[in-house]
Amino acid sequence: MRDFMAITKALSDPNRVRILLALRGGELCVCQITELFGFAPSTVSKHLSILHHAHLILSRKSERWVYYRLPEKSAVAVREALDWVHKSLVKTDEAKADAKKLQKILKTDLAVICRRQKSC
Amino acid sequence: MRDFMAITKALSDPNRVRILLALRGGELCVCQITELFGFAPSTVSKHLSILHHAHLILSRKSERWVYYRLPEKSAVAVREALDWVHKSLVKTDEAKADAKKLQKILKTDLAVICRRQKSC
DNA sequence: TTGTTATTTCGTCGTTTGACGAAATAACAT
DNA sequence: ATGTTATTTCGTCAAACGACGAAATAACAA
Repeated sequence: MRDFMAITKALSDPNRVRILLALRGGELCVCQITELFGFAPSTVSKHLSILHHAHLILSRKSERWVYYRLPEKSAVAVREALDWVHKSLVKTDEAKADAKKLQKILKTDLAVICRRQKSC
Repeated sequence: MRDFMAITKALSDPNRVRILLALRGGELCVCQITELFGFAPSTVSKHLSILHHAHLILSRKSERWVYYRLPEKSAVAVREALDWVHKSLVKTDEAKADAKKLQKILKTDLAVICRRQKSC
């Protein structure tokens, strides 16, 4: 029950759900997600930590960046939650808009994106 | 997305999830659920209205009571949510304890249960 | 009509949440 | 070593949440 509630709490914020959808295309680092949402890095970091705590995402550190991704293998409850999110929302306007914006972000060099965030 | 978030918000409170599990055994009226949880009737009513708003439960009025139940047919997102809740939690201690307590409540006459609540 | 009963709505109160910026941390570059 | 950079942690603040009791509502009984 505790684990299950960690998942439902994590899914109860739309921005965290958007993060899960964005990660469907492959892993992303914090600054890419920050760029996608336009929030402060600390805000995005908090959201990621809540998703991570619920085991809905995994992280790895490489060079200067921390990358987050959807788990390949996971507990049944987690996988079902992720499938449900995906199935329910891939076709929505919000998901499409995010996917489109993400395409542009992925074409830009990581270092450039990160540097941009300090100026705003 | 709006509909989906209504569902995840509804599921983000453990007591609302417990209500969904309790309804697996068949429809219940507000005072039976109130009895099961030990909350104020107004609190239970609010939880039910949130679940209802998310289309996770249906209601009908009969005689003096309002009965809530799980939907027989529903949108895909709703059904998958309910299946996921059930599959993830039926075997937990909380669900078993509630089911056991519910058995006793169901053996008691409805009018008796309702009257009991005023005295507390 | 009048009273009773089950449920809902409303206002309040303390707690949690989600946003932020500032400061701390950890890893790499010089 | 020292500075830079990406991320996290911490403290703050306004908004949302979950509990309650009191009052409103709707349906039935007398």
